[in-house]
Amino acid sequence: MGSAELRPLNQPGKPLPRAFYNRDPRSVGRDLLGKVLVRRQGRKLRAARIVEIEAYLGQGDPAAHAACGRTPRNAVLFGPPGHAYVYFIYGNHYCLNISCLPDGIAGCVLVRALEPLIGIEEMAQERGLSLNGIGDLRKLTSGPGRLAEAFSITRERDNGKDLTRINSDLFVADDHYTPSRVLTTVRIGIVKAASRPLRYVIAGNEFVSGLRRLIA
DNA sequence: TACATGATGCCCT
DNA sequence: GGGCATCATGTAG
Repeated sequence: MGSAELRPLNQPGKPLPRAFYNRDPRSVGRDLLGKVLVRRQGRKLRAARIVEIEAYLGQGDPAAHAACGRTPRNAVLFGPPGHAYVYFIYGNHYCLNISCLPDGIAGCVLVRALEPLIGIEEMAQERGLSLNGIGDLRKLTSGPGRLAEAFSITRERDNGKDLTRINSDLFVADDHYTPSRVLTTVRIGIVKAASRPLRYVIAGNEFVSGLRRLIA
């Protein structure tokens, strides 16, 4: 418990290499917990720790966007690993995924929740929120739609972006933080293949979404 | 060309 | 705890 404390992050670091993503989405998802999502915008920096991830396995996974094969929308999932797949859902929200596995094989992870570290004012501004306490901090990035808005992630701007490029304005870095304990649960908000244990969260982290659904 | 649906979040009770 | 906004996408016709 108590991992809600904000850890200092003195430098954004460099993007995780493509080899990190060139694996099974379950391994990638598990290993992304504790890593840091970074958005560079001119001199401004936004950074937040990944505390919740879901794996989507591609054509063998009925819940995955890639389940029915390649379409114009999901083409990124079939491309090389380490690229952003951003889609628009429910007429309101964007969600950030990162492609996994070699070129030609679909698979990805969905980033579901973050713990804000740097650029909190900018995130609040993007979310249209005024921060009046630590409780409000959760509203910034606790949920896939929320974190996308806080990081200004849109399909137009980010879909298909290579997150492993050294000068990418969106990437994931490693600041050598290791979660003390990780939980595996069922995925949230889906109907097909809803019982598969493919959601990974940092145990006790209060920025995790859907706290009621913890099973393990 | 029409229609059903969804990897969500917010606001109201 | 539940209803609803809101629209891109895919599939059927």
